[in-house]
Amino acid sequence: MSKLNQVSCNECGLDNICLPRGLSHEEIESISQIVKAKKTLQRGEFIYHEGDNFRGILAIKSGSAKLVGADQHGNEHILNILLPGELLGFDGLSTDKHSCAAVALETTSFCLLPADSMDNLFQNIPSLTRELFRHSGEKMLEDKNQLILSKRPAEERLAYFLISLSERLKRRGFSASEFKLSLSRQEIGNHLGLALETVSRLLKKFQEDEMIMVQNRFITITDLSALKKLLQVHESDF
Amino acid sequence: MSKLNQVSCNECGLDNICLPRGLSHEEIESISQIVKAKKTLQRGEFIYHEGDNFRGILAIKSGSAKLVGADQHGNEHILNILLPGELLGFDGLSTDKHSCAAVALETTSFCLLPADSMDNLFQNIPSLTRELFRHSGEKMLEDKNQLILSKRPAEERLAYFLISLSERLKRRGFSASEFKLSLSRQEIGNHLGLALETVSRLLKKFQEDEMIMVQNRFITITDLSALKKLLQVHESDF
DNA sequence: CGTATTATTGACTCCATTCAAAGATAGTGG
DNA sequence: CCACTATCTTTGAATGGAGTCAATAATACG
Repeated sequence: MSKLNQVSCNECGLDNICLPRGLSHEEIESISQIVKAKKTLQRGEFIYHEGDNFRGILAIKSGSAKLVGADQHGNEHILNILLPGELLGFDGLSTDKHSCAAVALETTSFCLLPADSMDNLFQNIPSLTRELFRHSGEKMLEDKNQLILSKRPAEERLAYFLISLSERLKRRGFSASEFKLSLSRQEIGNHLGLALETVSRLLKKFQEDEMIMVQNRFITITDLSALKKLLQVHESDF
Repeated sequence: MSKLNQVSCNECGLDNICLPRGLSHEEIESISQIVKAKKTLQRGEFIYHEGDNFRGILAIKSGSAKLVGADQHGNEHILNILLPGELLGFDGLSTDKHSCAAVALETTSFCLLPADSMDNLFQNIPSLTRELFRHSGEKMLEDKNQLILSKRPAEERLAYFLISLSERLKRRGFSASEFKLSLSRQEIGNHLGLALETVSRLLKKFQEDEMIMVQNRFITITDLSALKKLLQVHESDF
């Protein structure tokens, strides 16, 4: 636990989004002693691989990452996109082995709450435990939404993806209306369960309908409410 | 905390599946003091509604239940099926309000680990905290698998559903090869993102291919390995 | 500047849905 | 015990949304 790779959570701009959200100053002090900064990774580098031993919960400090799981056929599925202040590593909680891989989507730095310190923290900072459960509850909510979304038509899936990305970026102090996708059409399609051609066609359609402007991987949302309407119109099934 | 509605976890046959899994005798004693038995519900009755305040983590003691979430259109989606020994209520962890409903699929009884005792337990029984995280990690794994599955063709989804049900029942001491679905075709379809007609057709097809026998809601798996092959054959996409 | 990767666009195909109608099952009361 | 109704299930035929295949265009990269 050298001084060198420590970070101070109270000096981090993400303190109100990330792990220490909701903790007192003293509590943040305590976890600052334990949270380690990890080195920065480049696009394509692995934060952890599937099968790696669980080493703790990680937090994205800057950049972004994707969680990638493999199915029985060996196909890869992008399960989640992670933005600054978001936690990852929960997939290692149940078996102590990671069940999916985490890969940097761009130059990305992150912090680590080591697994071996967790029992200790549980006893000393119950509010941290609550916070961790809250984060894991949030992950489950996201999964729930994705699951519901996976039954909806392509248009809605892509619209939801853009809206949710926009909102999450906004909460982190980035522009909600203009952003660069760190994913290829292929990757977006994979994540949403669509063919890359479908993603391309829909982005064009959204642009023709004047809801967004697309220039390569740069997206400008020009009519957010129209985009949101796509999620609310239509009646149907069950 | 009256004596009347307490249950003893060490006398429960589910001790090695449910919450106390992995705890010492003394620890199980401690949580037995706190876990409450709740009254039995009939098919269709709600364990909790969407929007209800989070009251704690629940465990199915006998029977089964479904988690039901609503989307923006007001359509309902069956997110999960819960069998004896499985925990539910995690959807209330992040916001203290349940984000989906839990409904009994048959006559069902369950236990409650009250929310207001949790901070206390975190400090006194760190291994329980770990166990809870482990359970919540398992939930996330299941969600992950469902998410991956949602991108696969209808046949695979239904095959996986039957296999996973069979395996889970087996672990709980029920027959792995013969069971009664507590869900209608409609509900199975809803859960898997398929039309009820598709479910009906596929069950027939599986029967014609001599992998299962269907009689109404009674299923007999006659060739498990053939069923499993459906999940492994085919190459393709990403 | 040339090569590799990524994105667009069109034509065709197919899996699963929808619509529709008939058949089976379970539950209820006479 | 049987008739009656409501619900659930099966089956067929037609439609359509998204995938696949294929070829071209644009962009990034060394």
